[in-house]
Amino acid sequence: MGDPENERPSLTGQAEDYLKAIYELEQRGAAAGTNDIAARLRIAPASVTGMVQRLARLGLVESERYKGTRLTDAGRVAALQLIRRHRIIESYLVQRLGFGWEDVHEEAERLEHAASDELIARMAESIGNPTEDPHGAPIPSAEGIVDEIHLSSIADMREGTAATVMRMSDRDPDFLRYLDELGIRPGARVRVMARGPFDGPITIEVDGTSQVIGTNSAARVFIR
Amino acid sequence: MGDPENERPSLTGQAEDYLKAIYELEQRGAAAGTNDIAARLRIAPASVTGMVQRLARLGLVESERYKGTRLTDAGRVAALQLIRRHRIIESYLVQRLGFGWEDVHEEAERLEHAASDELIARMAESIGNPTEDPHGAPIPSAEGIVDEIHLSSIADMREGTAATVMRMSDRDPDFLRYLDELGIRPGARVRVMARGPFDGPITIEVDGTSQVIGTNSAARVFIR
DNA sequence: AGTTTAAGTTAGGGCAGGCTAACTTATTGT
DNA sequence: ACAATAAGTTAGCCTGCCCTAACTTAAACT
Repeated sequence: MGDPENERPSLTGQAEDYLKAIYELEQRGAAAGTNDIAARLRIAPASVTGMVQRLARLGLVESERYKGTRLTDAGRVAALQLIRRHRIIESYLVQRLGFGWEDVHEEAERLEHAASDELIARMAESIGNPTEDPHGAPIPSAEGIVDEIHLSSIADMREGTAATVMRMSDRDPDFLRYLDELGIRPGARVRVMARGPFDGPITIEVDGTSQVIGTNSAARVFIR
Repeated sequence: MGDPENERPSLTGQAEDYLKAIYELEQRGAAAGTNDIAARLRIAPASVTGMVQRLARLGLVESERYKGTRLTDAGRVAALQLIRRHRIIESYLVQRLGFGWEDVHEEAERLEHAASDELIARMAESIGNPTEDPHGAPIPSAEGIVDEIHLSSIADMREGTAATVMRMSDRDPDFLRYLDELGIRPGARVRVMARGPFDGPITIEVDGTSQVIGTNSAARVFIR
């Protein structure tokens, strides 16, 4: 009675974080560069080289000297299972424990390495097996399958067009608080009223009130 | 708004586990011996010596060569705060996520190091700030205060006497499953019908049915 | 008292995972 | 084409935390 192996295999929490970082960087198209991985994990580039070699030995990534690192299929599944845990935890914290959507990322970042599959399954069930987290990110299946559709951002919209907010990064609580004050959350309707010249600020209408945001911010809010 | 220091201080998860182990061993009266700590954490005694020295440098324990280790006040508070997290997590998992009381120990063992104070506070509130965990153990306050009353066990009862089950160890799932089948849980009423000679088995009545248990098992169920 | 045994410690080593400094390779700009 | 710059790697080091083997100290039993 009871699986003798209900612990996750022997990946350390750190190794998992590398896989997640590489996955997210790869989403932007190219192989993940050593410096990019280092910046994302806030460690020195020299430290990355060693871990990438270890992950390569484990068959989780393929790395070409001076060319970047990509996940293997096995590595991608491991990364997506971690991301699944992260997003379910975020969703659960918001829905069942009253956390604000801006505060859950950091908590999930720690819990995702400690939670068993059993716990994740129960949390997911408790909130009705959602398909997206509070920031609009899709939740991979337990098998590590997800379809990440690539969305355009408010910065890509033309004057006069309208769209529905679908998703934003969960990583910066201050930015999320700012968006929240503006009424920008998944599901909100935005219309671009005016765009400044060159990289000028963008005037948008949300909830009937008009707001001005910078292009940088606009580029971090994804719409459809 | 929001404390800039909402992470716990720099104790590693391992160091926390040592403090907890020492606390629990000290509950039995004497200072914690190196071998006892090693057995509890399932590591070699030689490994304990080093960590105990580190904890002593941090002012969390006092250790006399060849004489054992005791927590300082600071160490005891840290241990009790960890124990609080453990017991609240156990309670929450049982009450809100449908875990069996026999399965929560291991899960809590990992989550206790990852959960923030904020999360613990919200979990506690969600289940009504309980004062005991599912195994009858008292839950320390956030400040690290608890009163551990010392209870006698079924093994101490005389023939013919009755008592209420108050508490049992949470560490062995199989033992807890066994107790559960017998109907022995906190709050249950037991009566000792007969005791075998010497260390003989004990016949008890629970829920109107009669059961025979060994003295070893009986000594691990605490009553009042 | 002296020897056996148990308990604890030291020495030396390993792996994970970080760091800085110095070097190599690739890319880019003129 | 080739120097300047950016990116990546290597070397060497450190800390945490575990290990085994060998030694020391304390306790216990004649």
